[in-house]
Amino acid sequence: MDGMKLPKAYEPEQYEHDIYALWEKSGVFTADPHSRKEHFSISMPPPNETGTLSIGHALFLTLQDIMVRHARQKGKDALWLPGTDHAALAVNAIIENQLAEEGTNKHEIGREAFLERTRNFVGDSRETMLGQMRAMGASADWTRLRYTLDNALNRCVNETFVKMYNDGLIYRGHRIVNWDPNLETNVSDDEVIYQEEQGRFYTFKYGPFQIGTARPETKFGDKYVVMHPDDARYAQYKHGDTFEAEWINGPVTATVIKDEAVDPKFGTGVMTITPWHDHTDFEIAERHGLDKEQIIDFHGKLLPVAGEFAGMPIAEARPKIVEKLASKGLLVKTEGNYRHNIALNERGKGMIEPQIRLQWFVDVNKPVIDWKGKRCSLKEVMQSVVRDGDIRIIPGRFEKVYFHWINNLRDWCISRQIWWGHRIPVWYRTDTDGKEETYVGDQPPTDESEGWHEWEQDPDTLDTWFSSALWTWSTLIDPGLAQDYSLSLNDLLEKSPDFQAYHPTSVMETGWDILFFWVARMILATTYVTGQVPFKDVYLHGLVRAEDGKKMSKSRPESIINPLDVIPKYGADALRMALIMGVTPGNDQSWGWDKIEANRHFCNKLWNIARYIEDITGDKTDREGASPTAAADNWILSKLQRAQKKISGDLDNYRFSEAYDTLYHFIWDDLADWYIEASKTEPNRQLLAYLLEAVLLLTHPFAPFLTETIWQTLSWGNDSVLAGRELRDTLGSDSRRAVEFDELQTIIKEVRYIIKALQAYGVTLYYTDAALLSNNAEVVKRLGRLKAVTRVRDGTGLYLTNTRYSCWLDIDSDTAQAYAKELAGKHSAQQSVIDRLEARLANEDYVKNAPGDIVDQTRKQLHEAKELLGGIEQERKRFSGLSGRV
RNA sequence: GGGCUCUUAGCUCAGUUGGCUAGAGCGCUUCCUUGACGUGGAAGAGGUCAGAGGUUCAAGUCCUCUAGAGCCCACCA
Repeated sequence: MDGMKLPKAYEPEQYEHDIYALWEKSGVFTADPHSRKEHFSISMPPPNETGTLSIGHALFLTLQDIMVRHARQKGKDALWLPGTDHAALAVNAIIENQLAEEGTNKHEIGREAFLERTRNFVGDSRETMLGQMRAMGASADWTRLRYTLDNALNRCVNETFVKMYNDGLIYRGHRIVNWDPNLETNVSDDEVIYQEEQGRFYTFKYGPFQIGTARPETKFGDKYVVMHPDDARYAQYKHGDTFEAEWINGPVTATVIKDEAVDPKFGTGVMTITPWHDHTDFEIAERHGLDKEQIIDFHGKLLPVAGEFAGMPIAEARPKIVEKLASKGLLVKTEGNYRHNIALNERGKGMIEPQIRLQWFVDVNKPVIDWKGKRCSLKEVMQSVVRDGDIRIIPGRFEKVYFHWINNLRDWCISRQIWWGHRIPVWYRTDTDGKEETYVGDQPPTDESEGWHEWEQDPDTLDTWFSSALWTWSTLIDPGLAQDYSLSLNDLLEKSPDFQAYHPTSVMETGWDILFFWVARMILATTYVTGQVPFKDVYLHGLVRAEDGKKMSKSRPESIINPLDVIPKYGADALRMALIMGVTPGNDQSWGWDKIEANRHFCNKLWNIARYIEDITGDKTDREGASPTAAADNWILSKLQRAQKKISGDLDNYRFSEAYDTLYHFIWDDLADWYIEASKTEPNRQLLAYLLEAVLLLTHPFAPFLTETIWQTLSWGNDSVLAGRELRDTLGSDSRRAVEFDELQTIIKEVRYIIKALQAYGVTLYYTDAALLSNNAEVVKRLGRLKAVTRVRDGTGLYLTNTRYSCWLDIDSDTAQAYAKELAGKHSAQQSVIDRLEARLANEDYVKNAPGDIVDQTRKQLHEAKELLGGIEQERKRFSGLSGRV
């Protein structure tokens, strides 16, 4: 063992950093759009620059890295384009929190200072996160690192906005939006989450009606009562009737409205509406052309319409309003246990107050896109590409979820009132008479006309998903070309080599939780701008939950696993494999420390296999000259061939867990426990070296650091990196010789079993003339832990019943008697196998309907079972007849 | 209200188009210093695949229903 290069224990922390640096230096991660190889590409979902990476990021980095490394091994030119996201709202919420803690706010420090501070924050985050990606072994092409606020990407955002505006797909309008008074911005429908709350439900007298509400504070301006047109209780009231009613701040004139949106079974079947602060009410008002009045201001306080309550925050005003209505005799009843949902902003958890505001929207229903020769709306294109199979979603059940979301999709509100993000490329100016002019363009307008004030850019920014939606192609635009404003967006696409080579990307790998936010919107924007789908396959992984199966959450800091805490102790490879082991697409997994432990052991196992082979082969590294001689040699090669084919096929089909499982058992069971042990009798040194190389390659996508460390330490690669090597076809083997080893395994297993059961150690195995046994006597002796394996003319002792070869263990009859019971059990088990097989073959329908090869297989099984039963019976007879010697 | 997923060994989970005696990791029992690995090796124990019905020569796998767990979407004043 002296002079070995591989030290006794694998300590990942000692190697990982240097190995990563070596890869980067080697340039194997850098893609070449001009390569004649088949291209393969993945856009890395850009993590939000909000601090550090989570275990969920570790999962996606692992999955994508496996795909990319596997693609390289199969001889493809693979691009994995990394990047980060400015995460407008999420980052904005963090900075505003910081400011609040410092006792200030964004208005006090101003827009520029706010942006400067934000840039510093995300800059720090980015450095941390890129370091974490490297620590996971991510083989990304760092020469192409992108950021959603890069100039080139910003240009793509603006160009897309302008194109959509010119096509009439982007419009500005007064619509009801989800307003967050805390962050002072609106958010899209998808960013609203609902939380169940116990509240009170009040019923008030309103003229001749009774109306129910959980929100009395919105009721000041109510002047419409709405009921279902078919509600017989209110048949005497006609649509448009008016009446006088005493209300919070005095008498009002109310109008009767009949609308089918009202559920007659809920409450009294009558409601008043507040169109300014409720989505459903807004729609009713729109249908009937009713007035809308703002009751609550954008900071969550009541407006002058509330009279004496004006200026009060909602929570304070509510009980006082109820009190006042009660004192006027208008409160009919109060129900205490009313369960209803309150709307919150997913970011920052601020209460959402619907408001009508002038905002920018993407029209998803306007049919202005030429798609496959038809005029389609954005919605229709989104449906068509998945329905027609241009895009495949894995697992397939998410296609249903996707369609359901699109069916319910409303126009997408893309403007935000926060400062961090892509500013809306729209400018306004007014003339001295107050006439307004709008300019929409990628670059600010330069003309100045007399009588007009200066152009002012829209203060709002775009929803962060608007820029993310362009990610697969905006990142492939050549940054140099993007500075040339004489080129159109189409020119940029056509002239950018990366776009031409790598788009559509091969696969989008991301979590199911952002199927709507991101995946759907990439499809929307990319098909529209480029005429291509953004990716061919979508692979959706599940969430990594805490050990107790619940979500990891900041409110339970102990539940959060930080990859950087795991890696130094266990190695990135163990973490990677733990994250894919036993995990299926779209299903969540729970974090388990024992999985990580198991995989550290696995890494150690492979390390020791390498050490052993290094020890045996010494400097002999002539792997090219390897060829099989022993039965075991042929057997392990056929196993390797099968494993390689299975793993490769499984990876091609996104079956990561199965690929891993095959690899694990090939290495541990077949290679280490059987082949290496068997080879110790007479090592085939070149073949051992060959096998190590093959196994390092096969394992590399899963455990890149470990395999590269072994490769480099042994310096087998003449300065090449394992990460740059391609898979090769497995060395050929003789299948008949391979099967011989299967038979030897059967014999050895039975020997082990009997020895263990009878506690009879150091016995001799007898066999009659059989080349298989005589050629492999040493192997059987070693693996069966026998004293000797000896050829005899006629054997005595305990006869082996699992093999058709005639073998006996030299065990004295007293000891052997203990095995008689075992033999009886074996006999009945074998008999029931035979019964079952015979019954199956006796079934005419089976023989008639089942495929021929299945039936043949059954016949063969029956034949073999009968042969073995014969051996058992013979042996039992001997047992019953014997008294002294066997 | 609509939809999805899960229920398989003590625990955590695989099981691709239906086809040998249903698997893995961890845990458990017994034995073993065998030329790399005790982070190891060998031999085991442990499951009526949630329940009921159906389709089929054949069902953990397909269909229907039931029970339990989780999730998504919509949202009623």
